[in-house]
Amino acid sequence: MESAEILSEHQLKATGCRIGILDLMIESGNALSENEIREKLESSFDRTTFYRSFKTLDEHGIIHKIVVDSQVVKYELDKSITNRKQHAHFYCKVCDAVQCIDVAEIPEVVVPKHYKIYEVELVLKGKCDKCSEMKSTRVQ
Amino acid sequence: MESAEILSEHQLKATGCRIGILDLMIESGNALSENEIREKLESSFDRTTFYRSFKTLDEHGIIHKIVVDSQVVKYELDKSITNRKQHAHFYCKVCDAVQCIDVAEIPEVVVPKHYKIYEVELVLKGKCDKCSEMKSTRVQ
DNA sequence: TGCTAAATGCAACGATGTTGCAAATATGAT
DNA sequence: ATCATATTTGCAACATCGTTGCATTTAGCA
Repeated sequence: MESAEILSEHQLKATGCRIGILDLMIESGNALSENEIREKLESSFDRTTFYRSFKTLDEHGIIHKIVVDSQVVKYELDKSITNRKQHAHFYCKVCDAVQCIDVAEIPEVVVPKHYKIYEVELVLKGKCDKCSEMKSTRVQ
Repeated sequence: MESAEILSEHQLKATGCRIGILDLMIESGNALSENEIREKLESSFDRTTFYRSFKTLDEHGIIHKIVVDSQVVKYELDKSITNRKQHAHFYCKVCDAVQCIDVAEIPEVVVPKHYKIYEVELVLKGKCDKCSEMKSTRVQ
């Protein structure tokens, strides 16, 4: 699906920043940080604009915010666009990359009465294959 | 178990800040943010000192950092001290509180070869019972 | 009591994220 | 194609989180 199409389906204006973000995400297939997106995008936008775009896209369920650490936040496309199943996120503490990991099932969590769950996030933190090879690298 | 005892077991100096953090955590039984801890503690310490204490305690496995959002970070005592089982964390988007929720099981996640997992964090985001009562409150 | 390694306070800094307001722009109606 | 307008953007300023370097203080041991 094309970026402009996704936006119009949600009655959102097809602005340069939104198109750029979505194009990049579709192309990359990975969760990306604001920083990574800003660096890779040819056209430049103010940081404020990026954050507002993320918020809008998130509110419409087009993208999701993945918080792996207080200073490590990534965004990824919704499953409906990528055709992925429910999955966990693996965060490599060495190279900072976030990867989607298929899981048999995200457990059904029973919360006390009157509690409402809007999001369930399963984050795995460790060392990816490439960084595991480099024996010397220490993880906090 | 007493704070000083916990620290000495790990060969850590019993400093005012560390004692204060642990005492407060043991007493409260809840995950607390740096801000909450600083406000509740009678003696005052520099923010740097808190962050350095958290880091040290975390590295020794005495406490754990729970990141629910980029600007919402809490710390909680290790299970070995609280005698709790493995659990998920419920984050109320309205009142910002973090609660431990028992889960049947955190799923065994199969990661690709050579990947190493150090931490598994299951975070549920929603509205707690008290905040659910207040119908008017909107969640982003 | 005194030594010393470790912990603290302070100042400065970097990154993430937000808000208010004026200028620019996407889009639907003409 | 042009216009009107609600929306989006850029800029400046700000808040919070978290880190680093360095001088001072302190916990714990001899």
